[in-house]
Amino acid sequence: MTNRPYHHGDLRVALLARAEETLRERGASALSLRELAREVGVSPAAPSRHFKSKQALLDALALTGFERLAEAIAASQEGAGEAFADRLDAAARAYVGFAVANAALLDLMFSVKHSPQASEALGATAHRWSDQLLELIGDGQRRGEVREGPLERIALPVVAALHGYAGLTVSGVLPPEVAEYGLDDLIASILRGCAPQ
Amino acid sequence: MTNRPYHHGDLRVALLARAEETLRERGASALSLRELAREVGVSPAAPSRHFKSKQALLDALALTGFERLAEAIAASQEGAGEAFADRLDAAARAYVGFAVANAALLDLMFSVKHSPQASEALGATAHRWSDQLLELIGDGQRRGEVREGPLERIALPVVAALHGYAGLTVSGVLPPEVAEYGLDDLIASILRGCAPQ
DNA sequence: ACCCCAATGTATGCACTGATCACAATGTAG
DNA sequence: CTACATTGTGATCAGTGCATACATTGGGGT
Repeated sequence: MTNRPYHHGDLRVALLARAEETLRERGASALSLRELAREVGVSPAAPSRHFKSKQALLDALALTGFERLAEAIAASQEGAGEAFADRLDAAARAYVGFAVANAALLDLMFSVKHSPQASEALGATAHRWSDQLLELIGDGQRRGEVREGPLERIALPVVAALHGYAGLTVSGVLPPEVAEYGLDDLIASILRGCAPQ
Repeated sequence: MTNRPYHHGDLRVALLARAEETLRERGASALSLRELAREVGVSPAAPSRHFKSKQALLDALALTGFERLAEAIAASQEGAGEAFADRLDAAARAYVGFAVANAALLDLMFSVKHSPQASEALGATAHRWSDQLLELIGDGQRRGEVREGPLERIALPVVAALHGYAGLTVSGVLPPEVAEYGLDDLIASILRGCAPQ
């Protein structure tokens, strides 16, 4: 029938790639395993070999999201200056940039639903992300540009502010034009919030 | 057959009530119009008279969520002191309290998907909520306890921080025990962020 | 007081989905 | 080269959202 080989080669990554495309174009609710299989050119039951359930597919998607987010933030620190303000600025823009560029994916990443086992691997990767922020702030402390105190307690308001701003823009509460200068204000506010007393 | 009257009386509110219960107990993804109809004791097609689509039901749910959130925040201001710090503290606890008590609903309220027309009424109600925060901050300015400047630009970082913190706790990123003292730190940070220079 | 009609609920059917099963094709380790 | 684990197939099942045609109800206009 089909001249396609019986074995796809790397169905898993193909599914993930296509899924992310659909996710970006038509949102998470429009994601269907069967349609995915169709688009990749494979039988309806084939995806189940790689993702035992639809939720598993979504979890995997979220995980790649966290990985790429971590990469984006790490990359942002490359060209940034040494001052805490500069590095925070770069990280914040990387985070919000990722958020608006991957709105539906971000929704998935921080969705309430997590299979108990998936949340293990997922939580680990999520931590890797927050650790970047922690390190950033720790550096700021050592440079004397961030108030003293337990790292987590200083960091929490920072990531809350970033996360919230990203969420607001993504969910469309913030008009697009506000999202621009709004970020400047946010960063300034965060800096004041964790400046040495 | 059934001794139930042909007309339910107020199917719409019954559906919304049951839907919210299911939402709270089993999450948004477990919401099914048919099951809802079954539970309320009505034919599968009946709900369509009140909600032309499932998304419409979700929108209505989100809208009631915003209304109740606004009420909760308004109520929080009743017993609060006059100082800006007190009122912000009360509002923040009301917001986060609502968030953890209605996790799935909050997810819905700020979900990316909005039918173009629903987002009108929904956006209006959402604005009513943010207006409360704006007013709160405006009062603070008049009392000289909040830095001067355009209201929106002062307020944005504040709601971002609150919204982000709520989102983090709801999505389980924050361990429950952290969520307690974390809020204190957050409020303190916000206060520093918008204190007069 | 009546009747008509808009509102509301019902019955049925369609296309689709996610999940599971037995089975077929494939490549690889021994 | 053969046993076997991996991966893809095909069919089936329960369940879903939605649309359409029909039934029941109650209130407003005459």
